[in-house]
Amino acid sequence: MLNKNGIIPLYIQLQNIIRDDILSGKYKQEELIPSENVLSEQYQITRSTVRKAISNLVDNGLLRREHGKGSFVALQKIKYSMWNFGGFTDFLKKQGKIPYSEVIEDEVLKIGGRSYYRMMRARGLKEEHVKLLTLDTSVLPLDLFPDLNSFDFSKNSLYRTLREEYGIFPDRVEVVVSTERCTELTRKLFKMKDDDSLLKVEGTVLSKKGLEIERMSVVYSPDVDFKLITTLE
Amino acid sequence: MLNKNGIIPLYIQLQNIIRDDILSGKYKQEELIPSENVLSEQYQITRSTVRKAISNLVDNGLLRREHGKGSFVALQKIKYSMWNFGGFTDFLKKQGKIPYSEVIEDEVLKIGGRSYYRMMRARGLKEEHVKLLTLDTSVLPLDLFPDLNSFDFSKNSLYRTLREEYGIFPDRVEVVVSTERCTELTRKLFKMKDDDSLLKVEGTVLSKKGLEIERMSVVYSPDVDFKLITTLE
DNA sequence: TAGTGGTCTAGACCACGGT
DNA sequence: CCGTGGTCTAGACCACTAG
Repeated sequence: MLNKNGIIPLYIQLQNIIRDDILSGKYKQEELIPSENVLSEQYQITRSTVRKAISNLVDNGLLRREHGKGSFVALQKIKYSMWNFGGFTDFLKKQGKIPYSEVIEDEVLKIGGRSYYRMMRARGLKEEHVKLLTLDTSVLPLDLFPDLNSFDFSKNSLYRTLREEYGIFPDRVEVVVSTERCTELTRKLFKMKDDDSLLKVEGTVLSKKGLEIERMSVVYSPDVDFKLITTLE
Repeated sequence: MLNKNGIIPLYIQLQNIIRDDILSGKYKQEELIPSENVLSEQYQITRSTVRKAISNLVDNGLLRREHGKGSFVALQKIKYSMWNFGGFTDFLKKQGKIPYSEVIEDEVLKIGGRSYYRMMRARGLKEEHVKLLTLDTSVLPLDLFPDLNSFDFSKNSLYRTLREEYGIFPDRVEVVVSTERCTELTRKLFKMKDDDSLLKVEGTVLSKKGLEIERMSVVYSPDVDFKLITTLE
């Protein structure tokens, strides 16, 4: 139900309810949601308010209106800023896949008096077999993340740990994209036959305040579609 | 004035009037437009209808609302997240370089009854010699941009033309990044010695509303650092 | 024909910003 | 304080879709 005296606008409350029902799977893809009149009756608010809630969800791409028919749960387009930056695990889980991660190397190292945790992981997803998709190296400053090296990142999501244990949120990345010839390791990991070039992304992950959270380098399997959505501000 | 009995919704009519006043310069950047109450009185329609018109213009990035103050004409920011997407010419000029562009092929083609203008350009900068940096192909729908094929894009900036002649502003890109073996053409253009792989970016340029403005494909010279800055959602 | 979303009216009260 | 945009109500008529 809605809180009519609260500070949160009614259309926002309704919007969140419908959004959660979509994301939780209560309304399935391409399913019809209740009509504006029904919702207006059900929640005891006017149709205008219902429309405002639905309009926002349409703008967000969660719903689609069809005149004379109703409002449908829209097909979920795959949206993410970049493969693997800012949350590989979360991204795959949202797609309903089972993420797989294997720590190949890790160490604590000192550069200029500062301690860093360096970790190389092969990552991918597990279906019948494990399918590896990226080889990535992360370097994180230990003064920002004390005891980070005590987590097992073949089991834990790096970004979830940063959020939940350290309260630090990655905000943006600055990277350079290039091509790289495959090596023995990558050929083995990705089961490559040809001597193809691979896509490589190197750069820095920053917090909202511009704090350097992580330096990383990711080499992508030829099977990965490196998709990218970005605004031109 | 508005046509109250016409087929075009009142909020669309008002929206177009205000849009034209902004683009024609009657309202200047950062200027306050008349308040919702004033517009409602002036055009003899309710405030809701005025709000709908203004909301759409806010969504299009032409206006900005400020609670308690009013609605302002928004500054048209120009920033570039990516090499070449959304304005190669402007980007290079800002760097103090002289852009160079050469149209290699262009044609008008029909796909599914719709007409498109297709253009392949080699682009780069001119110092002592011309240095080519990218080979790119653009496909634009001619119903959105009538007579676009009559411009000479070795001299004119494509994106400036879209903005100034057609009033359409690119907002974001959705692309796939991949690697591609060099061809005869690219080896010649970029004066490559080795048989390296090149970086290729293919995708769509969209307006704020999600309108598809352009399909493009860009192949980068090995001398280009493909830098990328993007926010995580 | 019944139900849906699309548009529009004529009000109301509120929170915010500047005087 | 007044004017601004933000939210909300309670209606109305229309155009579209489907049985």
